[in-house]
Amino acid sequence: MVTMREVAARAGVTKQTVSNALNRPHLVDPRTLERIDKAIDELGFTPNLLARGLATGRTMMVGFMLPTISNAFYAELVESVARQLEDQGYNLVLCTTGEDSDRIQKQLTILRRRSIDGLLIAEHQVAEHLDVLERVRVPHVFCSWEGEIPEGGIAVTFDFEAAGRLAARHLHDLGHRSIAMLGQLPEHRRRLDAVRAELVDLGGELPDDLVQATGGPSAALAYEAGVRLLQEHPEVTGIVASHDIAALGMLEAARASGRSVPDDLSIVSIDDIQAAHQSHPPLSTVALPTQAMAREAVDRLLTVATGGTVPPEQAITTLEPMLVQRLSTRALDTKAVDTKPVTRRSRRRSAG
Amino acid sequence: MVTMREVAARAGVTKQTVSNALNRPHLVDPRTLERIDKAIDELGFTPNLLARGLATGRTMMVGFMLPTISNAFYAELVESVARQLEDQGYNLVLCTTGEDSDRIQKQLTILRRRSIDGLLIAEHQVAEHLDVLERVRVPHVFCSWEGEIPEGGIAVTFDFEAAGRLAARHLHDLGHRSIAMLGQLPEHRRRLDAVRAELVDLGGELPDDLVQATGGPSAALAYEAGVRLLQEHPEVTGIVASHDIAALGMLEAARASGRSVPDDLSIVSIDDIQAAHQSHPPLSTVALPTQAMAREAVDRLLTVATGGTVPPEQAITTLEPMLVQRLSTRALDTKAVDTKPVTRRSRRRSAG
DNA sequence: CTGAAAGCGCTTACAG
DNA sequence: CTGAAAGCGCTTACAG
Repeated sequence: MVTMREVAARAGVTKQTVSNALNRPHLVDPRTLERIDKAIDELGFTPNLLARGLATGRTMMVGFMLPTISNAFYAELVESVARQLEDQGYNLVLCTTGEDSDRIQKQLTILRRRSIDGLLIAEHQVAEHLDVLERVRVPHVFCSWEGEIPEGGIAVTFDFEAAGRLAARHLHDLGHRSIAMLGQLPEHRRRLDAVRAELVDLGGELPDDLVQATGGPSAALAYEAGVRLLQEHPEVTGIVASHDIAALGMLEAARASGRSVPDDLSIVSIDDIQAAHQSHPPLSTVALPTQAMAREAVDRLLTVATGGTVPPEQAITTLEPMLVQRLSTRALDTKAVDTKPVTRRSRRRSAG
Repeated sequence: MVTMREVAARAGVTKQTVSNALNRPHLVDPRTLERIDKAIDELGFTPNLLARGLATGRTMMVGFMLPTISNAFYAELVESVARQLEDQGYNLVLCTTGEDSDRIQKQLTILRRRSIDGLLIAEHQVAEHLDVLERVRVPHVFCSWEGEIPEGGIAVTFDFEAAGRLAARHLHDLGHRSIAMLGQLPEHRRRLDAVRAELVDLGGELPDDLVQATGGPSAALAYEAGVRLLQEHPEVTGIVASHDIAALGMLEAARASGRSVPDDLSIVSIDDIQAAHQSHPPLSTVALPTQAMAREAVDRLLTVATGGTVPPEQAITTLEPMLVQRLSTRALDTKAVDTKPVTRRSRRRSAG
């Protein structure tokens, strides 16, 4: 690697002046600036970030700690964040934890040893170790945060309550009155509560036995829970899944149970991962704005990391979701007056 | 952050001795070693990796450059690699490229500026920029590499030919004689060629019109191609998809076309991502050993990165795939003699 | 406007 | 066995 020293030699100045040329060009004579620039080009010099980091305390690296990326929602979030950071000249150090407390612990200390500029956290377990972060003063923001926000913490979250309400209202608007919920509990309790609250507000209800916990994040578990649900409650015409992956499993459960979606069962969920519009039928879902999340989270983190302060009213940013209606939901037949009786045909259409 | 200097002060030695205690403990008196250890514990000292990196030239960071992680195969690979590196005390700098040549270029230079110890490459576009890597001598290994391996390069690949042959033979073994292929071309040409070669070896064939290109990596595109395929060639009873995501799309295409899998259409693919055993029916697929890939790739990279040499015969490591038979394939009815006539029932079973 | 000095926190020979 | 010296490649006051 070419060093500043070599550039200096070639330009006939000292390395300090080269450094100045790079960092405070207004302080250096235009003509020597020119010579330096020339030398830099000719040598292909580009400053070593390690050395700069050691000198300035800024490494231009941020960590992202989260349970896994083998989950489309997280994968897409991480990719957006990485992209965002890249634009700002930062790099992303990936820390998946598998929700293992020991790993979290170790990763936290190694991240600290690397002098990262900041840390994005989408891993709830980390709460136990928060004191470390505080003590060491590494700037951090909670990202896509669904739990309690620690005292004084900075967070960017989605409005999960609105998401749940939108999903519930959508089914209600379509005439559904027998609505169930399939979800990853307790992780998605907020979404569940919101669904129930909205149904109640609309004059309906969501009794406990119409809430099926999947027991995990996988589609397979959702499938099993879905089959059970339909067995125990064949009267159900609409289902809110607490996230897209569960909805995908539910879709299969409906098929296996001889129900066709959306003809005799409507399914709506929350997230809008890419797979949501690649299923058949494509999922109606409440889209969580991942891109905006990446943008805001990175923005907040970098302002703190660069010594700026986030005004209290911006400490918690809540991003609004949006209903995306696709083909997994439709108006309830018995109520739908001016809808042609579609059964087999609508399936075809939704599939093509 | 506590520094070595503070530890030294408390232990009543100089920082050099502390450094020795850490890096060559055999050179220091057992009693002072003890004092130093005590001081380290009391102060919670842990050496700054930036400074160490600058002094030694080793940063304990490696980059991973690949097109995207919004694709389960890559996401799972990255996570395995990160896990593997973590165990060795390394961190992973994630570089997704979107296959954009400009981004690749920029990322390559910034990675260099960070003095990463090595680079894992699963991004074919990078071939254009290889000279940079060579010139700057950053150790790199090609990972999950399906294309040409650059002269003198180190690579860990899957045996894609074996994968294609296993998939083809599986269908042939089950009695299928009218076999088609659905794939992401030209990316998966090797897999395609292998499928064809195997069928020919077995006395069959794979005419060009039975090969459908999906035109991209998404399930949605595979779905469309699949519908087309079944329309044009209703006689087909077995399909090899070039990767699981395509198979998932094909599964939907089969449903939309009124074919039930595996009763009147068998589908086998290649990859074995998590979603492969969560679909209904779960996919028969040729598993590419991702974990082993992560292990081997990291192993190779770290030996080169630490100054070791990889013997020529280990320059290219080929990992063998394995057929995992699940429920998306079955023996062809007309040929199956001792198989009970299963139609509706088998579907149920596979679903539950 | 430019350079000499000091320092970021570590490591690696080299004396003693 | 331990410490004084020099250095990794940069930056930031501070003189001149």
